Amino acid sequence: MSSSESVKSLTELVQQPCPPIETSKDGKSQESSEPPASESQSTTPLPLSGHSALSIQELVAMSPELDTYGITKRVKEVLTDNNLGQRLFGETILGLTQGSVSDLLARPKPWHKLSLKGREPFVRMQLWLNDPNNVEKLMDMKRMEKKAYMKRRHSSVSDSQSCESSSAGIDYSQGASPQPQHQLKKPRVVLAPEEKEALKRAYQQKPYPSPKTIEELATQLNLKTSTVINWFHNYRSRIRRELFIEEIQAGSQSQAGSSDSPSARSSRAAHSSEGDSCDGVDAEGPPDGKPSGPEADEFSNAAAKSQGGPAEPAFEAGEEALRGARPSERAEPESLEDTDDEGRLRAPRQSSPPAPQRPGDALETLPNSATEGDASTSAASTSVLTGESSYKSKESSEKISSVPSTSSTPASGSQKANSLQSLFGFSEAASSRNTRDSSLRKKKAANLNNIIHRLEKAASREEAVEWEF
DNA sequence: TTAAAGTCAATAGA
DNA sequence: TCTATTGACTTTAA
Repeated sequence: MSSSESVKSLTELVQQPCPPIETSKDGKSQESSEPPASESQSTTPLPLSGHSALSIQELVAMSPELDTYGITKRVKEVLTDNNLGQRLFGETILGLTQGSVSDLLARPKPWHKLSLKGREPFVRMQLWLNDPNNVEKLMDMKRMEKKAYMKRRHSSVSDSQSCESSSAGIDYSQGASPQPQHQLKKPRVVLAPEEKEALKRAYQQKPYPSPKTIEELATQLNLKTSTVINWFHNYRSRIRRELFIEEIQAGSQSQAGSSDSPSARSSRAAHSSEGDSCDGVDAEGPPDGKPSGPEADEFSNAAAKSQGGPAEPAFEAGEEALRGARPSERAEPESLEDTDDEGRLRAPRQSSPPAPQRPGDALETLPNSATEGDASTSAASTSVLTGESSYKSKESSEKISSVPSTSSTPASGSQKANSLQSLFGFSEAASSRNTRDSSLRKKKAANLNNIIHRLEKAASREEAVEWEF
C-alpha cells in the first residue's frame, strides 16, 4: 500500500525535527553548536534537510491542498500559547529565519498561489502540528538553548574576568556580532518616508515603470536605480500578498458574520494603512499581465476619483510622484506649489492628516476601459495621488477570480492526493474525512459569500459612483 | 529576459 | 528579547 508507505515517511518526517534536537542534546555543547548554529543554520537549515530533503519535496508535490491560512493560524496559536519564538521555530522546524517566519505567519499565501518551494514550509508546519509532541520537543530545545546561553555567558564572564575592565566593550561586540569579519557589508538602505511616498505615487501611476521612469525616479530621489527597481519589485509582490490575505479573510469571515460587516476587513496591515504596506495597493498584477496593465489604469481611475474630479492635470508619472519627495535634495524646485514651507509636499488638498483611510470607500476601481496603454514613460497621464493614497480598493476581489476551488489539481495527482489528504489530515481517518468535507463545504460557502460580498460591494460602489458624480 | 516568488538579514519598535 | 518591516538578493517560472 503506497499510502502506508507514505504514512511512514510522513511519520518520520513529523518526527524528524526531534532527532536533531536530541542529537544536539546528546552532542551536548549547545554552546559549540550554537555559535555555529547560527551560521550553520543557514547551511543546514532544516532538520529534515539531510536525507529527507527529497522526501519533503515529494510530499509537497503530492500533498493535497492545504489551508495555509488555517495552518499559520494554528501555528501562531501554538507558538504563542507555548511561548515559543518564531526564531526557534523557524530555524528548527522550517529552516527559515525569523523574519521569513514572521512574514509567512502573518501573510500566508493561498495554497494555489504557492510554488512548490513556497509550499514547503506549510507542509512542514502541518506536519509539525500533527504531532503534539513536537511542541514539547521545541520547548525542550528552547530550554536547552537558554541553558546553553546562560552557561556561555557565565563562562565568558569568568573567562574574561581578568581582562574584563578593558575588554568589556570588545567582549560585547564580539559576542554580539558574530564575526563581522568583513566589514564589506553594504549599509542597508533605508528609504525616507518622503521617498517612499514618492515611490508609491509613482507606483500608483505606473506599477511597472519603464526603465526611463525608473532612471528618473532614481535620479530625482537620489537613489540607485537598483534600489528603485527593487522597491518596485518588493512593493508589487507585497501588495499582492496583502491582497491574498484580504481574499482569504474575506472568504473566511464573510462566511461567518459575513454580509453586514464590511469589517470583515482585514484588520491587518492592509488597511491599517499603517500606512505603508499598501497604500496604493491593490494593484494585483495580472499574472500574465503585461506591464502597465490594468492596474495602472485602475489606479488612475481610482485616484482620479478620489480626487473628486476626474480631470486633473496630467503629470508625468515620475515627476508627479516626485513632488514632495526629497525635499531638500532633489525636489524639483520648479513646481513646489504644493509644498509647504519645508519643501514637503504633504497631501495638499487635504491638509489633513495622512490618509484618513476610509474603509467603505467607494474608490473601488472601476474596471474601466483601458486607458491609453501607452506604456512609455510619460504615460502617467493620470493625475492622481498627490499624496493621498488610500485607495484601498478591493478590486482585489475582482481580479481574484481565480480562487481556490480550482486549485486542487490535475488528475493524476488527485489519487495520491487523496490518500495524502488523510495523512496530512490528522490522526483519525474518519475525522479527517469530516474535516475535509467540512472544510470543503466551508470553502465553498466562503466562496459564495465572497462572491456575494463582492457583488454587494460592486453595488455599493456603483451607488457611490453615482453619488460622486 | 523579465517578473514573480522566496528568502535573508538589518533594523525598528514594543 | 521578540516580532514586524523591508531593501536586497537568489531562484523559479513564463
